[in-house]
Amino acid sequence: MKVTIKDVAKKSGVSIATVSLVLHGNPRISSETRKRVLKAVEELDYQPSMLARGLVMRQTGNIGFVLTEDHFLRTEPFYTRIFLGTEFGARDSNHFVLLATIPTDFSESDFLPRFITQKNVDGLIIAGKVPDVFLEKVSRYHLPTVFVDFYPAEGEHSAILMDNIRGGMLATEHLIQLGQRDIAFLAGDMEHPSIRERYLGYQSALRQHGITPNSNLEIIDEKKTGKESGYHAICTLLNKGVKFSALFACNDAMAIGAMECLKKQGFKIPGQISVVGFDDIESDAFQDPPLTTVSVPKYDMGIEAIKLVREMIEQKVKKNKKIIVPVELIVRKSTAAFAES
Amino acid sequence: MKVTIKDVAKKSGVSIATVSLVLHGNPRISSETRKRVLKAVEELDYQPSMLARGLVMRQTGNIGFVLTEDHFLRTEPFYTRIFLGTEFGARDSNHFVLLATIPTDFSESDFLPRFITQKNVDGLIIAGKVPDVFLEKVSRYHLPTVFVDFYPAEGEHSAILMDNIRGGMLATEHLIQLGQRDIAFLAGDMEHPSIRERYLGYQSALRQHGITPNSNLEIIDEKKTGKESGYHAICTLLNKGVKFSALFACNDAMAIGAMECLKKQGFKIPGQISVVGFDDIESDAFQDPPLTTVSVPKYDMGIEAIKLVREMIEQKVKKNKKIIVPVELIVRKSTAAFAES
DNA sequence: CAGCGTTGTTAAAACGTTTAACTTGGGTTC
DNA sequence: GAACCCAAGTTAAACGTTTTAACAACGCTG
Repeated sequence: MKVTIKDVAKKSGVSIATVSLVLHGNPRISSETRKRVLKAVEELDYQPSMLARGLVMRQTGNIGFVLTEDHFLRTEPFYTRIFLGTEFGARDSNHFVLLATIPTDFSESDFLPRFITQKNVDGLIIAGKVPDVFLEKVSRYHLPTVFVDFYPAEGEHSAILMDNIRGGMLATEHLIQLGQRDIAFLAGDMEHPSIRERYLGYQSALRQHGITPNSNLEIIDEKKTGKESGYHAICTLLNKGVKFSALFACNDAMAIGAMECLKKQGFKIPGQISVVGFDDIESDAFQDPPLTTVSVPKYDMGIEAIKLVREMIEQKVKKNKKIIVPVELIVRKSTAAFAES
Repeated sequence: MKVTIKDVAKKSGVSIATVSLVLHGNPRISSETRKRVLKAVEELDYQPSMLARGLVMRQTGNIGFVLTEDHFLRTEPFYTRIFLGTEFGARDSNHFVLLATIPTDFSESDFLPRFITQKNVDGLIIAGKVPDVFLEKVSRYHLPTVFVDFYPAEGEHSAILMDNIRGGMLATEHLIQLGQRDIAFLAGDMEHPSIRERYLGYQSALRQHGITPNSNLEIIDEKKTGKESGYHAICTLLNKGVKFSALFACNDAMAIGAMECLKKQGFKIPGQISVVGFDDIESDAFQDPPLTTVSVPKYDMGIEAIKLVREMIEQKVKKNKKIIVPVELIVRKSTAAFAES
């Protein structure tokens, strides 16, 4: 049989209320009593029942983590790491994180995750882009919600975002400091806020260093942002015949695609062309050469998300706080000082 | 305020006991009353509190899903899909699945997932290989446990496994039916039960069709099972100078590595050499040519795991049932009829 | 018409907590 | 020495369910 607060009370010769108060650090309990109770707790390995506690506190102790199926099943464990961060962050607040996926094309007729409809969570973390109709449906439940790596088009929300602009600047500045001046930019899906921001960072770094952005060096009309798009984009650039010695791709996948093409065309990386990506995906380190990139603290984003949603739950105040987590330049072997060719 | 059973009782003019009985399908309630109550439930959108229910039923309604960090962060979403299956399977039993990872090198000093120590789950699903010391520690909590894609060395357990032997046979038979006779086998990490079983399936299919296994065609001493190992293994085979026109690799990663090498060496696939893999990983379909493989029903394994752990929870009987889920041959473009060269 | 079954419903206890309100036994203060 | 305060602890209600035992009402039997 499970050991309850009663067992602890009996063993330490006090009432269950006292045990509870001790466990909540109430100062009204004398230190001898406190010690006695704590000893009993220890010896019996007493674990308070989340159920009973939740019942009286009107809290479930759970936090829901929602993302689309596509994002969850992505081969690159981006959101997976964010989730791991929330798991870790939830430890000290004694929350549990319930993970649920929704169909990527969530529609009016789809059901919300059960933990939402059954009110089995105190708050919600929504990671990555989700359909508007999902947001509309979920908003009816008035749950404290934090968005991660996504910000809805409508309304004010709390969110954990990464510093894309600064990341774009870091990457570009790194190249500039290496003496590069003709720095190309490769992107796809410019609708995506993150990518637009990286682009902004790129441009602003150029300007800050007295380099006028040259639209001939910007290939930004790819539809997608995968390896193939990178491959294709760099082809377009090469065909233009415009001179460049460095390259900043809006993400690692495109950077890797571009490198493949460049290598095939006989360019030396980083000898003739330096390449920087963005995201710091798993396979970067195994590229040839290993890819210089901007790293996103996925794990930390998860931790921050939990912190924020907890704040929202506790204070019951809709804070609508935006947290921008810093990114970091990871210099590997795909960038080198400019060399006259 | 949350709508409770009291609200339903008031609205339908009965006691809360009656509402509860209706909700549990108790036959002693007249059908008029039943209808009235159900209508009220509907209109108020009443959702029973899991907390209150759990408290009196001494169940948490949660099932824990444990896997190592490595397995969770793998780029190939194998366990991720299994998890998704459990999520789905848990829907109709109204359970929630709590996901936790443990360090891949879990040691005595590491903590167990909180939901175990806090007794916040009714049962456990352990996916993939986990360290013995973890098993030893977790066994102290006497939770109904189901293993998925892993079976501990010691003791009797309930588990969901895939039919590796049959998979090996299917792959090999497919090649035989294409007229292939000299079928090589590539493997690494023969310690792993799954891989040994696939090997067994390969041999037994050969024998069944009157082909004597030729150990010169078996490259099974690779350490690992990744792409590089496949690449390396096929090199070894080619260097031997032994004749073969088909190839069964113990998994897709190795198959893909082998294909890369073969293509580089100028072999036509499937023209000169047919290749079959195992696992049906995401990227198979995007290979050139798309890889024929043995598909594992990951999603179903998750569903079966939930079913089994539920059985164990309900009947409180330690059943130690093993369920072998069937695998399926997926024919793509990497295999073709034998052609004299 | 007393007693018995049936049928449908309810009262109440129980689950394990938290916490507001209360008790108890000293001091202080004037 | 009455009035008050304080410290340390306890009582009891509440949270929202499930479930058992009890009960009322009714028709049936002998």
